[in-house]
Formats: sequence, structure tokens, C-alpha cells
Amino acid sequence: MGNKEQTFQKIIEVAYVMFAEKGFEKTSLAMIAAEVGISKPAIYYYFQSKDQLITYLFDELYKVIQQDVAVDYKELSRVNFKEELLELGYKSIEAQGKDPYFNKIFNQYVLLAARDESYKKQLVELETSFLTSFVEVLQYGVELGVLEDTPTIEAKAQMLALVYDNIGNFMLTGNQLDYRAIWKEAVHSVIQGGEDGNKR
Amino acid sequence: MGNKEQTFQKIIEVAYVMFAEKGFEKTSLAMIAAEVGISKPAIYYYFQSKDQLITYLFDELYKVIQQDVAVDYKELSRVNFKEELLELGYKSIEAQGKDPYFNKIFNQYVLLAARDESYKKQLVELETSFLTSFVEVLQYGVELGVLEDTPTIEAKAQMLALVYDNIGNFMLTGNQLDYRAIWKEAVHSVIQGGEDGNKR
DNA sequence: GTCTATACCGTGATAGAC
DNA sequence: GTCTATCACGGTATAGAC
Repeated sequence: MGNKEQTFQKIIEVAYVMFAEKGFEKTSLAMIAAEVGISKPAIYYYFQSKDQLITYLFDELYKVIQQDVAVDYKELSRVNFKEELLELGYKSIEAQGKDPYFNKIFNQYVLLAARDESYKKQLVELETSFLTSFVEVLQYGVELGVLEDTPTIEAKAQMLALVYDNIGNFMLTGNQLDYRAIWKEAVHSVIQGGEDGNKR
Repeated sequence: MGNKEQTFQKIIEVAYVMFAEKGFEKTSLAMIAAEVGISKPAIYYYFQSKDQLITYLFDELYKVIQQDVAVDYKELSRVNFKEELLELGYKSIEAQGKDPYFNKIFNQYVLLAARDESYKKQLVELETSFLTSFVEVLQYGVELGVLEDTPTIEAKAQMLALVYDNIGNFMLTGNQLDYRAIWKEAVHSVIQGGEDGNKR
């Protein structure tokens, strides 16, 4: 309703897209203001500084990611555990093509985190819950009986998570690989069971 | 010898460190000049622009990485193939702590590549030879007879490469994980052979 | 309460003197 | 080969219009 809400929202949306496309530093407040249709200092009515606008966007992303990262695994079933885990990766690979903004902007925050403690703290939190959810998935697989309960189950899960995550990074650089095959290999290596026998 | 050589070299060294520590955009030419002990416009005698200085540093990195990426694998032997492959990863993990500059600066180029075609081109080249060398390692393992020759050997190698690479990224964010265990798991999953039997 | 006009200083960049 | 002077543009602060 309020004009204020509208302007605020528009600044955020415009900033998100421009930051993703051109990067934080090459996107000036004047450009954002022009696109929104206000004057440059007007942004300072809503945000104390450019840095604060950048931080605000990160906090928004932070919330979204936290939710996205946590859920899914309870829906995995005993019968098709492996296939469903594969599907999780395939979906992510496809989503990558759909929202090119997300990874471009997220990677910039990774960079900032290398020099800014508060970003660093939040990023490590995200990574931790990201990794944790993979551990939970595999432990769930153990519960279901489709996975052996080895002492290295945590390392296995983290390896899987690193592959999952880095597929996104490589896609970002435009490298054309058979990502589905890579993901399949990773899942397969963690769950040698399935159709193969894995008795000792 | 020449003063020219000296100044040039000093600019490069100072810029490399400052770019890594503060980032490209937050490092001004004035700061570099002050640290080198010259005036700001003097830098323009050696470089046409700030961007060109950044590009020059990348070209240097590019050469170094190309060499680092290509070599090693011929030294792997039949008897200790797995252990030596493990050692390769361990060394990289340790090196990460030694040269904090490298990854910080390299990641910035990854970001630039998302918006700049020429960086993108070179980066994809580096990634490609990086991935290729992992494929070669595993194919060498097949030759040695320590690895089965499966059709998925390429995907296996790329998976291994993604893990190897992303360990570096996660270390950068300051996340404290048992990276050696993760690497061990990755290598193990690719070479189930070794002491285990893997007959079908 | 919502914004514009204006001015300040630091930045990358250029021209020209020494 | 290096500096001084100068420029346009960037983020930022404030005064004040409505």
C-alpha cells in the first residue's frame, strides 16, 4: 500500500539484479536510483549506506537459504532412497540455469566474508547447516537400512556436500561438463548399495 | 638492475598483497603508490589502468597455475598409488594455510570471470586442464592396474577434482572441518581397490 | 514522513612540467 | 621516469522543499 513500502521494495529488487549482474562495486547508487526513479540521496532515507544495503540483501538471502537447506530429507523413502537423492542434485543443477542471479551474488558474499568477520560468521553458519543436512540425510539412510553405518559416514556426507556445492561454482564459470554424471558418481560412491551388493 | 625494473616489480608485489587482503576495489592506486614510495600517476607509467594491473597479475597467476596443474602424476607408482594420491591432497591442504593470498585473490578473478569474457575464457581453460589432469591420473591408475577401467572413469575423476577444489574454498571461509578425512573418503570412493576387494 | 538540491572528499585517469 | 595540477565520478552528509 504505502509509497514507502513500494520504493523500499523497488530499491531492493533493482539492487539485487544490478549487484548480481555488475557486482557491488561497479553498481553505483546513482545507477540504482535512476532505475528506481528517485534521486541518489533518497536511498539514504532507506539505508544508512551502500554497505548497509548490501548487508540487508545478504540477511534476506541468509533467511531463504537457511530454510532451503534444512528441509527435504524426510521425504526420502527406503525404496527409492538413491534415486531420490540423485533427483535432489539434478533439480539443483537445473535450478542453477533458472536463477543465474543467486550464485553470482552469493559468491560475492563469500569474497566479502574473507575480509569481514560478521559475513564470515553467518557464512560459516550456513555452510555448517548445509553440511549437517547432508550428514542427516546419510544417517537417515542408515536408519532406513539402505546405507551401512560406517565411522566415516560424516566424511562421506561432507564429501557429497562439497561436490554438490562445487557443481554450482563450476556452472557459474560457464564450464560445460556432464554435471549429472558427476553427481551420479558421487551419490553412487557413497551408496554403493542399491542394486550392487556391498557385503563384506 | 634498472630502477625501472625495480619499481615495476615492487608495484606488482605490493598490489598482489593489498589486492588479496583488501580486495581489488577497496585497494586504491594511491594506497599502492604510497606503499611503493611513488606518486599515484607514476603507476600509469607502468600500467595503462588499474584494470590492466589486475589483468597483469592474473596472467602471472595463470602461468604459474598452468604449470602446477599439469605435472605430478607420472610420479605415482603402482605400489603406493592410493597413498601417493592421498598425499597430493594433504599437501594441498597444508599449502592452503601457508599462502593465504593465493586463494583470496584467485576467488576474485572467478568473480570477475562471471562478468568478463576474457577472464572467463582463461578460467575455463585452467579448470579444464585441472580436470583433465585428474582424468589422466585415474587413467594412469588404470594403466598401472590399480584401478578398474569403467566407463565412468571421467566422472569419477571430475568428482575427485571438485572435492579437491572445494576443500580450498571451504578453508577460505574459515570453516574448520576434517578436510583430510574428506579427501581420504573421496580418494577411497574412487579407488575402492587397494586393500579391499572390488571384484564383480 | 518522503524526498531533492547541493556540496564534500576520495578515486581512477589525463596533460604537461621537470 | 616521476611529479603537480586538474578532471569527472563515486559514496556520503546535510539542509530544506513539500
